Amino acid sequence: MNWNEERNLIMVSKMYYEEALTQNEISKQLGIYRTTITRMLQKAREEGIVRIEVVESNRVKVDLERRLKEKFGSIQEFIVVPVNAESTRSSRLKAVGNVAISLLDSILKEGDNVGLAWGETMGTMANLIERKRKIDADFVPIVGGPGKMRVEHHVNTIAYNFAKAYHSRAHYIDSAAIVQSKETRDEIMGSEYMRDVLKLWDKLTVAIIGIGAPIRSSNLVWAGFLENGEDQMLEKDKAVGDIGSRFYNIDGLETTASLQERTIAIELDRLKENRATIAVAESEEKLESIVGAINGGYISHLVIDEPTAEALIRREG
Amino acid sequence: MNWNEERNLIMVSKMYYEEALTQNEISKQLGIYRTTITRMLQKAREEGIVRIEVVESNRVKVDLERRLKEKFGSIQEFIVVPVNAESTRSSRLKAVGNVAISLLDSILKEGDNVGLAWGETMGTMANLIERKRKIDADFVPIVGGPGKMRVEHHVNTIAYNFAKAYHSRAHYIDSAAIVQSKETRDEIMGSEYMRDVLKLWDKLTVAIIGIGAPIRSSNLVWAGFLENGEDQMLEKDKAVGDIGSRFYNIDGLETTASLQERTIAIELDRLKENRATIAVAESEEKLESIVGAINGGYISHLVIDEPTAEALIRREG
DNA sequence: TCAATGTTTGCACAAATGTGCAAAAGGTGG
DNA sequence: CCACCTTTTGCACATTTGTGCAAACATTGA
Repeated sequence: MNWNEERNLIMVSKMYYEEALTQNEISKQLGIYRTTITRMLQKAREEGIVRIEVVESNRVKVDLERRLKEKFGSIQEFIVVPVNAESTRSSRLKAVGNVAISLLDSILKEGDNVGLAWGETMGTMANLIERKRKIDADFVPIVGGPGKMRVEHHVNTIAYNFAKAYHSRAHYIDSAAIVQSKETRDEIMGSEYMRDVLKLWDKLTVAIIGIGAPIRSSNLVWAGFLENGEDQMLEKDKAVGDIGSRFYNIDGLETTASLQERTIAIELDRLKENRATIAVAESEEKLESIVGAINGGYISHLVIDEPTAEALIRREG
Repeated sequence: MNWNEERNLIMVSKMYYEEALTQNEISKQLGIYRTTITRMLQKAREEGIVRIEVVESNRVKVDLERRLKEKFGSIQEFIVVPVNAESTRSSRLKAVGNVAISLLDSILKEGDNVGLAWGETMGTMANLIERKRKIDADFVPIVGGPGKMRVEHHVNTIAYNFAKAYHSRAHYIDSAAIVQSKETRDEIMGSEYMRDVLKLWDKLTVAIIGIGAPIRSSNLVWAGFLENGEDQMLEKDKAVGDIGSRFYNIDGLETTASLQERTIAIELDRLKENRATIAVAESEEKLESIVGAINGGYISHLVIDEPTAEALIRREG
């Protein structure tokens, strides 16, 4: 490219991109055929005379998201939340939670039935959610309460907070997540007071869930629920996590039959029918849990923090 | 703009500008109406998510050129040559000269008759010009030789060098620029050996000239030509420069009748008929000379160095 | 809760841009 | 100097992009 050509390319580029003249106007002003202007602009872009840059804001990590989407095709949308390295666990939870709330907000439609789980992440979100537009929707737990476990909010409170934000209806569940026996479960599931909830489970359109940490017998979180040796059983069955108290292995298959039959929670497969099932997770420790949930195909949207996203990318398979 | 919208704008912008998908393809892939994509891209540009920059290379100063063109509407094209501050006079001359050669090259057409002046700038160019494409053209001096003045090349040598570069014809002038008397001049102009040159002057299509420094009586360059008191006369007539030994004032009007009638050179007004008359100048000292030449309307293309260009912009009027 | 007001979407149409091809111009080497 | 090859130009046409308007939707305040 000689001196004179470069000059012309710069001039034409300025007229087109900075002064927003059309190629036709430029063509007339400079007495150059219009298609030549088209070609000059192409060349100017190739030569780097015109530089077009899409600014990846520090609030958004589109590139990572697209790589994740390529790796895990079953997920409709990944949302990676940037967090700064020195942030505390709680500030990360809040960051991820706020984004998940935004996402839910953009997905929610008139008439939706929204299923909610409980746990640390869901509790945080219930705290964060604020007044939203009024909408005609139903919020319902998809799993029984935490029983003796100490969590910030009962799943009914979570449903209440979400419903309140949208000036809509909350529904409550009057049962623990895991009960003593298959018989008790069957009885509760058949009871009058569960009918409303079950009906909503049937018509569920959206769900939002946290992803629990992997199960280890050293991890006593579930101790209150588990009976003689069930914690070892979970470990033996290679359970990697749970969604609404339903445990699954790395392939996403529900596991540990003795627990299954005592659990009061929506069927995992039912989540696949939803228009959207949003999962939220915020730490690398949950990597295996997350992968299991993805492999099960239960979730459509996954909101995670940046380091976890990078760990997911690095992970084999 | 909320979090989710920013995300979408970034994603769409990347698809459009980095992956070169059409708005239609993006629309289908994301399930967003196409016109919405158009509007998103507009917004992304406004918001600075997409940044488009035209790189002003350090070889080209288009902005300055456009401002000059606005200020001096009679000039078809300004060419500003960047020079670095510590460069020597000679290196600046070369820089400007090379660009002027490029410009001439892009202007020259088959069958052109090219008029040449002499002087320091023209001499430098004659030294710099190298083998070019073959062209059917005639190169001819538009002014007599420098007489006793010490210059690097006689105008005939300049014509020779230009013609040689283009594998074309040079024509020579057998006269000094300023002769003793009106009578001598008339005789020479009527002579057989000038006929060829005069015929070419008549058919001239392009000329290339240097612009001389302003005239001052302290400046003895012209001493060899000037007779009793003519130097004071020039000063009294407010001559600011010359083109091919024809002196003009700041308004571009030819001046000092006693010199005019002894000068063997093309008429200044004749230059206006050319398809292009390229003037080359390289120092701020020549500012007034340059302005006079512009005001006279004699030149269509002006090649100058950057500091001189800036001085021209700053100059009043 | 409802009316009023501002924003966004979908659409038909208008304008702008891009492309393949043939012809012309430019450049190269014997 | 000429014949060959490469690059550039002009053009018709296809594709892509932009816009005004009306309808739908969301938001606000009483």
